[in-house]
Amino acid sequence: MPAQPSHNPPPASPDPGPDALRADARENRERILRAAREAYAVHGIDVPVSAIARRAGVGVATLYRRFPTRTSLITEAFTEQLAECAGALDEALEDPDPWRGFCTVVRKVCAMQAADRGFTHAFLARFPGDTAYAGELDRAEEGLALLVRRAKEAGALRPDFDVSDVVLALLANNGVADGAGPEAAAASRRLVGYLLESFRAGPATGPLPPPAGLELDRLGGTA
Amino acid sequence: MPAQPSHNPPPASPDPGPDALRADARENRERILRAAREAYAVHGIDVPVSAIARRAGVGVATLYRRFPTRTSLITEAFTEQLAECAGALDEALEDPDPWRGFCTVVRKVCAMQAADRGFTHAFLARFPGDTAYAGELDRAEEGLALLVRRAKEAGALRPDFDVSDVVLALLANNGVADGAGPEAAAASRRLVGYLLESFRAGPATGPLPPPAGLELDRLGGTA
DNA sequence: GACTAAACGGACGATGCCTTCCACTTAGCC
DNA sequence: GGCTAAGTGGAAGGCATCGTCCGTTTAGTC
Repeated sequence: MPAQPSHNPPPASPDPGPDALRADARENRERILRAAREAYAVHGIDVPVSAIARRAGVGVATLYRRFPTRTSLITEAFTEQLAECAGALDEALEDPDPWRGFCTVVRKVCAMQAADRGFTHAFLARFPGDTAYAGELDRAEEGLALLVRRAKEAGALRPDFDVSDVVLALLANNGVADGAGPEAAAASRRLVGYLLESFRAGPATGPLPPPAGLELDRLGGTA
Repeated sequence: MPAQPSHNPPPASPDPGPDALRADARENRERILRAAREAYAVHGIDVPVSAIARRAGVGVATLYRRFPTRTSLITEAFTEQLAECAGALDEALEDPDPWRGFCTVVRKVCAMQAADRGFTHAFLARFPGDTAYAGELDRAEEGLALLVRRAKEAGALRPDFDVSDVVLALLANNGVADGAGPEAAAASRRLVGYLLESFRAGPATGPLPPPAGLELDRLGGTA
């Protein structure tokens, strides 16, 4: 739906928004974002801007016209996944069984981290000045606190669990996702299995995900 | 003990060894290594070579005369800590209680990772071609397997534990050490507490280390 | 079909890093 | 004290990356 002619004032100069773009530009913008997501997922956020431009079939200038800085491209590329995380949390809050909700959200976010190396990095590298991102985080923190409180009250989450232990789990999972290479997914599942088991109040309830078969000499993630 | 005069042939041209150096060169070598360890511990292994040279009070050429490449400096700088890890494992193997030995070595290595950001990175970035390093790893893997087997036989380690779970724990701890900033030490202790608890066969035996108080918006480690 | 503003791409400058080179200095020995 | 080889520091080369500039192309409209 195009904006009605000359009724609403033109948007502020920075970021005309995807809708106001010419058709070809809009398409290119999408191509760039897709290329960025793919490249970041495989190689992490250290991929050069020029490589993404090449992958998208455009020149660097085109890329920089849409995304004035490298960081803006990164945040934009991961907005979708961040929203998915937030959605997972909302779902968890709606689950009548808070413990199940808790497990689900932890599993989901950790699986996303393990599947997409770039998301892991983007998620961890906070971007100062990105207010949308910061607001999202605040909301997430609130929701988490609520979920944790409920799970404790239900007697399923150990009483000495702290909200910050969720961050702890994410950081730990990040390390595994980053270092386990092709086994990242399996390794992450195994770790989350261990962690959820020790987060739970009372004895274990089910079997652990299978071991990832990591070896000491395959530790190198970035090497 | 200096080599006996002119009996054994001079060592191969690469690396004359610290002993054969002139006094001032030997001192500078030590200064460089010390500066490297300090810088790496605080900032990780991404510190530029020039910064280390400056910190050591020498020129870059001096540094490169001793350590022909950046990587050689890094491996050399962390040889000591690697040996410490190996020593911890040996001690653990001598402990009559294999579970206690297991816990000790995991705690020790994880604490080292948390205390020294550079060590973490160096430990994970395997260096192809460094045979000494590779041999060390092989030995470690053997020792670990033995320790794990004994701890299982003693009934203290859960039967479905896999040797690769040690690597899993190290990777996880690495993520925490890397991302938790100033709280790294506390966060690492907390994580290791959780993990050891879920590694143990049977119920928990003691209190958990205190929470690290991490917040979502302080996740950024490298940013 | 022609016009205009938006969009495009590749070349370019700037920066930061690893590594090498070379003219000068100094420790260790006679 | 003087000699020599080892040692030294800073400057320069080479490479990769971020971000910009400008002449050319193209979408959208009359």
